[in-house]
Amino acid sequence: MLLATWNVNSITARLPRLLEWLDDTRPDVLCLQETKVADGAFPTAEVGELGYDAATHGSGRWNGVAILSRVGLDEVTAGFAGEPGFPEVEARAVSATCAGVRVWSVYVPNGRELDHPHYAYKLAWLAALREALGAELGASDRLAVCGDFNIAPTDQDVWDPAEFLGSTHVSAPERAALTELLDLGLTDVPPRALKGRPFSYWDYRAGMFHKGMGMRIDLLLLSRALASRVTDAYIDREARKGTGPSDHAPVVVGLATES
DNA sequence: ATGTCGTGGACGCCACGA
Repeated sequence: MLLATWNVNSITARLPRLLEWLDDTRPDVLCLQETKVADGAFPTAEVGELGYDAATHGSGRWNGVAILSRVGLDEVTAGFAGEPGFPEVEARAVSATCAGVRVWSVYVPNGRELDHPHYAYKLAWLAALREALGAELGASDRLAVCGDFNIAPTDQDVWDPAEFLGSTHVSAPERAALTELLDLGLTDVPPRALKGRPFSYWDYRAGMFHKGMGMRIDLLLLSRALASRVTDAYIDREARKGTGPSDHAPVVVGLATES
């Protein structure tokens, strides 16, 4: 099974690049974040022509997540029990069962600044996610939590740790929240970089991509039963190049067929 | 690094979020 995650920064703006990438890569399952589209306006027909079903959870201008699958899409759930809001609950999580794997697509709140209410929201959201995932792991040992976590797990996951002192994405509480997710029995699969360092996000501004100034904040967290099946993992930086890219690149993981 | 995108209001720029 080929499983991938990609923050597309508007599926409407990214549709040509998305369809091209799907056709080239043919993942079995693709988790999307920042679709920025209401469910009724999701390009269901366009992805359907390539053989994908879509589970969508979006409300319009901000956020929005989805799961595309060509191996089945069952037991779709939008959001999760106890999910905090800001102040209203936002479209940041959707889950589905695809070929026996419980797949979550998550878009963790950004946090903005360490002293901003959005940062407290981010930590509360991660704590609630942990509770929900604990329940999921009680029900299935094949769990994949994929998405934009807006956390760089270690200092190796940012282009220059000194530049991030006092910033979100690298703070000890955020990293502790991620560690608590991993302590449930999930593995942050380390991806290969096709060139340079394995970053998944580069700001649009100031030529950051071409200067290699990125971050690894898009993660696939796999339960032990899935992590033991990983055959390859890579970040497709080609998708960050060219005309009209997202500021994120897709992260792709290959899983061996169960023996 | 604050240099660019994307969205939508009521525009032909601005505010906001990232």
